[in-house]
Amino acid sequence: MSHPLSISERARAGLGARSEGGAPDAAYLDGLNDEQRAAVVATEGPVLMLAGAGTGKTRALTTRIAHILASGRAYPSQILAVTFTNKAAREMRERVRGLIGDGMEGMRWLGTFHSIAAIILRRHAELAGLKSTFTILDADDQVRLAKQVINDAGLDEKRWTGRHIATVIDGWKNRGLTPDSTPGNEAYFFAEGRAIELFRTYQDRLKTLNAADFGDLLVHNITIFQKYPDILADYQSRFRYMLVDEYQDTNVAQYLWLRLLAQKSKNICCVGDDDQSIYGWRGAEVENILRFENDFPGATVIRLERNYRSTPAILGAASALISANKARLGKTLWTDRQEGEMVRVRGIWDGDEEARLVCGDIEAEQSSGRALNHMAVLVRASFQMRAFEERFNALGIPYRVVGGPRFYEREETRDAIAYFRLVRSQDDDLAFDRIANKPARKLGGQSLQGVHAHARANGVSNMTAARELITSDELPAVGRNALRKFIEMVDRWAREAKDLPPRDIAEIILEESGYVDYWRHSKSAKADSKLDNLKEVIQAVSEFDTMEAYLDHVALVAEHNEASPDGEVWLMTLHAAKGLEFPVVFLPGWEEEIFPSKRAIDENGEAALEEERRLAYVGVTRAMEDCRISFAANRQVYGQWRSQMPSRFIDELPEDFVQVDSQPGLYGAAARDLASHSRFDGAALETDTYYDNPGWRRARAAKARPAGAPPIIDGRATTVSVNAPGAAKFDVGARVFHQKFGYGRVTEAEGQKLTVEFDHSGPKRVVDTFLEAG
DNA sequence: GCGCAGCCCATTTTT
DNA sequence: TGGGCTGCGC
Repeated sequence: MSHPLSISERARAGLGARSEGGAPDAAYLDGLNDEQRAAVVATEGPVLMLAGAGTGKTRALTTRIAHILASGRAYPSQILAVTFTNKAAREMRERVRGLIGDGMEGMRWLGTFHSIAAIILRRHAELAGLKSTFTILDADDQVRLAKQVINDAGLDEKRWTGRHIATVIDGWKNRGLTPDSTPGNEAYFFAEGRAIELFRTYQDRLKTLNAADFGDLLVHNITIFQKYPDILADYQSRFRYMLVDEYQDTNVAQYLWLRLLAQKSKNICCVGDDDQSIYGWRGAEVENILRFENDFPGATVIRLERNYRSTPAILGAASALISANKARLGKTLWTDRQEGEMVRVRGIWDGDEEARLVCGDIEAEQSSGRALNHMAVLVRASFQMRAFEERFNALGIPYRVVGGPRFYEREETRDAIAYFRLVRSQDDDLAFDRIANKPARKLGGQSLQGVHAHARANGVSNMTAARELITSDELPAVGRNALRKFIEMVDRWAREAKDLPPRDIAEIILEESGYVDYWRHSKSAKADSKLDNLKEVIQAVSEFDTMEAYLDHVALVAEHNEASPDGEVWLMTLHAAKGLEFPVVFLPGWEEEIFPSKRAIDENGEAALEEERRLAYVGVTRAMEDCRISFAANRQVYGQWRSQMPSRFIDELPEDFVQVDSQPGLYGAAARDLASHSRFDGAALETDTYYDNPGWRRARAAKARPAGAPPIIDGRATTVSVNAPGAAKFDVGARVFHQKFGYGRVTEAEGQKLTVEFDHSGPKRVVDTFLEAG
C-alpha cells in the first residue's frame, strides 16, 4: 500500500509550502501558559505530557495538532490521534477544527483505539482469518459466546459462568495475549484448568462466526504487525506524529500497539495523569505511564500543573489526599485564584439523613440562583444512587442519571441490530439465535436444537445448517416450513440490501419480520417506548450511507445522542464523572468498605487502595467552587443496617482546607446524647456550627484520646481528626446497648472500634461512642 | 409462551 | 432490601 500525498488534502488543510521549523509566535499559541506552549512546540521525539486535572490538557493537545499541521510538519492524514472514548475523539475533532478551520476530513486517523484498530483490521482481515465484513461483538455477545463454549466443553455452567470466562479471556486480550502465548499456569484456577482450551475454542468460534470482539481488534492488529513487517512499516511511515490521550488508562495491548507504530518516527506524545488512573480493574496499567521514560528513551516530560478549574481549598484537599499514594510520578497543582470556600466535610447520622441534607443543600443553592445542572452528586457505586433518586423525586428536583442502560444495550435495539447483522453476514450465529424465533414463528426449541446439532456436526453456521435441513426430512414438517420461510425472508432482504439505502432496508426488515408488530401487539407497559426506540434505530440508520457503517457505529460508538436538557442535577458514579467539572460537587458515602470499596481491596490489596484513592482525587477535583464530602455513621446496605466508619480518606484531608460540620458527637463524647434523639432535624444541624470550632474539635479529640496522650494542638495537626484514635470505653466481655442493634457483648476491642456480638443481630463492628453500658 | 415463587446475589464498565 | 434469573406448572 502506498500513501500518495494528495494536493487537495493539503489545500483543504490550508497548508502552504511545507517548511521546516515551526512558527512559535503563531496566533494559536496565544493564551497558552509556558508549559502548555512547551508541550505544543516539542513536536519531535517522545513527549510525556503529565497533565493534572483541570490544567488545560485538551487545549494543549489540540493546539499541538494544529501546530504540526500549520508548520507543515505533516498532513492531516499523517497524524494518528487516539482517545479512549468517542466523546473525547469528537471533542478533539471539534477543537482542532476550531483552530485550523477546514481540512478535518483529511484527519481520518483521529478516533478511539478501537475504531482505528477496526479500520486497520478491516483492511487486512484475511490475515487474521476473517473476512473484511467481520462483525464486531459487544460485551453481551462475548458472554453469550463464552457460555456456549463452556457448555460445549461439558463444564458446569453454574460453577463457571459465561461472564466469568469472558472476563478472564478479556483480561488476557487486554494484555495482548493469544491462546498460544497465554502462560499455562494462569489457567490453573479457572474452569478446572481448562481455561486456555476454552480461550482457543472461543477464538475458533469467533473465526467461524466471522467476528471479532473488542479485545480482538487490538490483538489482531498487533499479531498482523508482528507477522507482516511490511504492513507495519507502511503504517509506521504513514503516522509521522502520534498523540495519545488518557495514556494512564492504556492496557498492555494498547501499549504494544502504540509502541510498534511509534518505532520509526518516535514522534509520540502521550498525555495523561497517573493520579487519575481509575480503570486498573479493566486492564489499564498505570505502569505504562510510570515507565514512559524507560519505554521511550530520551523522552521529554512536561508537567501541566497550573489548574484553571478549582479553588485553592479544593486543590489543597485533593493534593493532600493523593499524596498518600506511593506509585505516582508526582505533580503539584496550583492556582492563582485566591477566593473560595473550604471543602466541607459532614458526618451524618445515617444514609437517609445524608440524602436529605444533600438534597436540602441543592435546594438552597437553587434558591440562591444556582442552576441545577451546575451541581452533581458523585457516588462510588450505583446502589448508593437510590437514596438520592428517592429524595429528588420526593422534592420534585429534576435530575439526570449518567450511565444507565444505554440505547444500544436495550433489548429492542439489540434485536433490530441482530436482524441487520444476520442479513449482512449470515454466519453470525449469535444474531441468528437472537432473532430466529423473535417474534415467534414456530421455530421452537426442537427445530433450533436440530439446527444447532446439524451446524455443529458439520462445522457450518446455523444459517447454512438451516438451508441443508430444509432439503432433508430430519425436522418435522412444521419446523421445516418455518425455517424455509425464515431463510427466504433473510435471502430476500439480503438481495434488496444491495440496491436500497440502509434506511429503507431497515424499515423493510423490521416490518416484514413482524418485529414491529410484535411490539405493537404487545401488552407490555414498555411497548410504546420500545416502538419509539425502533423508530430511533431507523432514524439513526438513515444517517449512514451503508448498513456496514451503521453497524460499526453501533458496535464501536455505543452511545446515542439523547437530548440533554439543562436544569437537572447530575447523579453519577465517580468513574462516570471523570473528565467532567461542576461548580458544586457532593461526594457522599465516604465510609470504610464503601469508599474505599472493601471488595476492591479484598481483590487487589494495596494497589486497589491506591486506585480508590485516585478515585477520591478524581471526585474532589471535579469541583470548581464547592466540594462537599459526607459520611454517615449508619447505613442500610442490602437491607441490613450497618454501622459505618468514616473513610480513611477523610482522615487524609488536610485540616487547613477543610471545614468539618459533623453532627455533634457522632464520633465524640456526645454520641449518647445524640443517639437518644430519635431523629435529627437537618435544617437545625446545618446552622449548628457550635460544634465546628477549634475549641470543640480539641475538646472532642481530648476526650477521645487515651489518658496521657499528647493533645492535638490546633494548627499543628495536619489531618482532619474526626476519627481520632482513642481507648475503648468498654472492655472485652462488657454488656452494652446500641440504639439500632440492641443489647450485646463486646468480643473484641481495637481502639474505639469494637466488635460486639449482639443478641439479635449478630456480630458487628461499631464505634464505642454509640454504645451505652447494657 | 407465560406467570409466579423461590433463590441468589449484590463495584466501578471509556470500547 | 430488591432485581434478575430459573424452574415449574398451566
